[in-house]
Amino acid sequence: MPELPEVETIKRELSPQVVGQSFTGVDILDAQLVSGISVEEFRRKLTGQAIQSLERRGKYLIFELSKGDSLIIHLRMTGALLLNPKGIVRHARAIFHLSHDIQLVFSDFRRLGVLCLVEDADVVVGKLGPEPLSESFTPDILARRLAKHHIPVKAALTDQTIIAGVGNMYADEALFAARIHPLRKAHALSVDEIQTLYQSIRQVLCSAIDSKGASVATYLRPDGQLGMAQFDFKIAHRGGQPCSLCATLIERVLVRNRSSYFCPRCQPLVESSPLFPG
DNA sequence: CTTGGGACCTGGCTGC
DNA sequence: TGCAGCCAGGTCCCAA
Repeated sequence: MPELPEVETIKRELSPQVVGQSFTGVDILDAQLVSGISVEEFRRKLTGQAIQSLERRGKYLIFELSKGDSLIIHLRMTGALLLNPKGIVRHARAIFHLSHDIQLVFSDFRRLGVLCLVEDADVVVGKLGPEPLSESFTPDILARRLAKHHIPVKAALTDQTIIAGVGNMYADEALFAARIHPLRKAHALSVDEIQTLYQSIRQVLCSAIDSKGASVATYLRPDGQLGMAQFDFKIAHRGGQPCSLCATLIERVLVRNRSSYFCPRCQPLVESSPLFPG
C-alpha cells in the first residue's frame, strides 16, 4: 500500500527516467481513472507537454508540466507505475507514451487510484498537513496539530490534513515505536510522548525509504522490483504474533474501521499522568 | 464544526 | 467442491 515511503521511492526512481521527456500520447483504458475532466480533454491537454519536474506531496505524485499544468497521480491502495514493462501488465488502467519510446504504465487492480490534470496543484494538495520529513516540521508543530483533535491518535496520524503521507502501516509502526496505544486521544498525549512520537514517525519513514518501501500487497517499484521495508515491520500486519520486545501476543483493534495492530503490554491504554498532579 | 461510520474497489483467504 | 463472508485501507461522502 503506497504511503509516503513508497511514493517517495517511486518519485526518486522515476525522476531520472522521465524528467525532460514529453508526453506523446496516452491510452486511458479505464475512464473512471480520470477525475474532473473528460478522457478526451485529459488526453488533449496532456499530449505535447514536457515533464519539468516530478514532486511528491503526501501520498500524491505531481508531474510539473511545461505549460504550467500539473499531472497528479494518487495510487491509493494498489496502484503502481511501471516503466517500460516487459510483456502484458495485468490490471493496466492507463499507458503514458513519452518521447524516446518510453512507456509508463499505470496498473491498479482495485481501481481506486486517481489521475487528474489541473492548472493549480493546490486545488488537490492544498489541504494537506505538513510533510513529516521536512526540516520545518517540529515536535511543537506536531503537538499543536494533535492538540486540536479529540480523536484516537491513530486516526489523527492517518488524517492527511493533520500530517501528510502517513498511512495505516506506518502509523502503527510509529505508535509501537513510541509505546503509545492507538486509541489514546490525540489531544491528551504528554509533551514527552509527542516528542517520542515525533522521532518515531521520522525514524520509521526514513528507514522505510532506505528499504525502498514496503511490498506488503501489490506495491512495486517502477522497474518491477519489490521494496524491502516490510521485513522491518515490528507490529503492522502481525496480529497474533509475539511482540518482538516482550513476547506478548500482538492484538488488532478497529480504529475508524481500519485495522490497528498493537502490543497490549508495550502500548497500554492509560492516559498519561498530568504534569502537575493535584 | 467535529467525529464516526459506510461506500467504493477486487481478489485472496477462511470456514462451513 | 462451492460459496458466503471477511479482510486489506486511502479517501470521499453523509449523518449525528
